[in-house]
Amino acid sequence: MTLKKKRVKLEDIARKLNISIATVSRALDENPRVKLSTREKVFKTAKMMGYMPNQIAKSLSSGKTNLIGVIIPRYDESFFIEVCRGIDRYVRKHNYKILISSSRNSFEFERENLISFERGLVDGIILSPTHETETFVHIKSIINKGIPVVLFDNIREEVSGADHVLIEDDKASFSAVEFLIKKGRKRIAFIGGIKEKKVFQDRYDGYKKAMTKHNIPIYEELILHCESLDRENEDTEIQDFFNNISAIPDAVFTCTDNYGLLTMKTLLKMGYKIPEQISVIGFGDLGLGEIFVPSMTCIAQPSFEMGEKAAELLINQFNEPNDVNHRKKVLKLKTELILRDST
Amino acid sequence: MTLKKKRVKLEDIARKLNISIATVSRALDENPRVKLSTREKVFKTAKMMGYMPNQIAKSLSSGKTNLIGVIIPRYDESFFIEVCRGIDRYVRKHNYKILISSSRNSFEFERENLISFERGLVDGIILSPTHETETFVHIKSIINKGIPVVLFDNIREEVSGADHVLIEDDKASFSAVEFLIKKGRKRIAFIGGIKEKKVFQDRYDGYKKAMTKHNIPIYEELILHCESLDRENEDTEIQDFFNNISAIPDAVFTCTDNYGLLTMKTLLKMGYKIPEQISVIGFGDLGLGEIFVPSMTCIAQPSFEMGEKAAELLINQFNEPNDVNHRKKVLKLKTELILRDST
DNA sequence: CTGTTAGCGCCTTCAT
DNA sequence: ATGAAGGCGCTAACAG
Repeated sequence: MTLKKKRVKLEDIARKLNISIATVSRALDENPRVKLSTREKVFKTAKMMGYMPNQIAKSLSSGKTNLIGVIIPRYDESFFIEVCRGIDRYVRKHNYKILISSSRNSFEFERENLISFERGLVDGIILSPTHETETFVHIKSIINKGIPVVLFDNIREEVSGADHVLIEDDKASFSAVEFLIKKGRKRIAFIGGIKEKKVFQDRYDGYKKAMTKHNIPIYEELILHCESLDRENEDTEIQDFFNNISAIPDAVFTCTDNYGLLTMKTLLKMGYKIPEQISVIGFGDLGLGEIFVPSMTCIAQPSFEMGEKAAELLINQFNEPNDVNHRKKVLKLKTELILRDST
Repeated sequence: MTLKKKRVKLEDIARKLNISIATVSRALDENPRVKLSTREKVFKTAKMMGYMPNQIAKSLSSGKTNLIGVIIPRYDESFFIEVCRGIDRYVRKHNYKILISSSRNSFEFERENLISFERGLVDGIILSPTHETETFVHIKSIINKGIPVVLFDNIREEVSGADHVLIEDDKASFSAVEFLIKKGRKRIAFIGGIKEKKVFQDRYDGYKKAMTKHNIPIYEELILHCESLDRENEDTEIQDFFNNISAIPDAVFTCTDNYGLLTMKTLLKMGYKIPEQISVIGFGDLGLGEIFVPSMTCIAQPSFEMGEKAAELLINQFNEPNDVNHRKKVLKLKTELILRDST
């Protein structure tokens, strides 16, 4: 009963039916060149015997695995999960599955993951570079092997040699900060992430441009570049920041939803009123901002769509005859300022 | 330059070195039966030629893919992502990767995913059944094919035929509700999820037991079983619930962090003070509860650990000589009530 | 319409 | 210490 049954294969069906393996294979493929009656017999027998095709054998033979590798900096950031959902949704329609790996914000791990995908397990790769990633050679090496690659988010110049999809971080933050200014705020703080990360640099640039355009001085004291790579330390960093500030700002522009929420929490605990005394804006709009009281004004980033688009670019590469004529494609997605109670 | 180079394989190395494929294979395996000098030559040449082993060929030949399939009801629930992180962390040490699929809360999709894993792509499967899953046959069928399976969370009797890991939902909620009672609360509301889901049934049982034990009447009006399977509708359902209640409760026990947060948001907006007038408890403790103001008291569920343990059970099955002697193993993990400002 | 044959790239006896 | 050969399960080109 609990006998370890051997998997049934094409050969077994062929033998039972006294026909060749090739015919069985073709029949199961619904190849019209096989007589209908034979096809039916084969289907029936296959079902009866509990036949399941061997994906690995198929892949080896066909040269396709129908797997797509996805490398993200971390699992525990809703943004990346949303992107993965988008990718998954899109590629599933084309009969692909995704294999997700985390680079844990480390360039070394990113390289390792890439290499492990180089072993023929995946037909293509979608990657979001870490803040440490300053070179394109590891990616280029993959592309040279004929494996399609698409990048998303956090693409710095040096890494921009492949198809990629992103948002215009500088413009998004510019308009958010300008919105604060037009609301009459002047002492606007900026909270970003690690300086090395391109998206944070761009968001900082947008902040500076908006301030400069409106002739508002930028005070070092009001700038925080969080260095933490995990939740708990972010919290501490932000609390310390506000505790050490000489005069509280009248608005805070933050570069992630989490920074925004932690900022609101800290300020509320310090006794300030939001938005009466201080406005706060987050970045991402991944659900939490809406629940918080007061709900948080956010720059909404189309994460799910970013995944879908990245997947689309990849699938398109699959269908291109050869890479020689491949022109790099860059997709810039729209962001939107969602107004809520925190401003 | 952008020539589509063919992948280099063992044969290429063998030819270049004028030795056999077998020797190359063994050399790269660091097989001591190969002369050291040969081994070195092979390594050098392999590196020089940019050799990368073909994972698929390896898998076909060895019968192992080193892939583990994971099926979760949804991607956008931190709990499942945390479990996946735990699984990933554990299996990575044993040189496995995970392939995550979502059943989107549908039994049909769960079955489909299972079947697609049955095609030899994965060496084992970790699955969290949907609320719709009332049968074990689809899982049993996988097990019968010799593919190890481990389940986690939401295991009802009918589905409990495989190794699994869970928490004692009833006890956890019992103690949380009893805690509220001991704090002097009497009019305690319950907010759970779809009735069909075992974990919610158990959490409801715990609530009822605690109330009964302390002779507190249970009012239907104070009970809500949310039916929504996505965020937005949950919000509406909970708002409606409180808007239609005749007399507001003095405490609310909720079955997920999200329900808890939405409850707090709704109550705060209605003008109630938390915890002065109403206490709120969440379930999960996945980070948001700590940020909210007031911070939320939660039952902490060891999600990450649940993943690690599930992975461990699976890897152990790999190492067992045969399944005939396999005794089903059940792991019950500890929960903890984390006290914060909402109670 | 069906069968034969030759791979896909690697591993693994069995020889030598 | 190395080579030759068969096999993993399936696909596809070529015959008939």
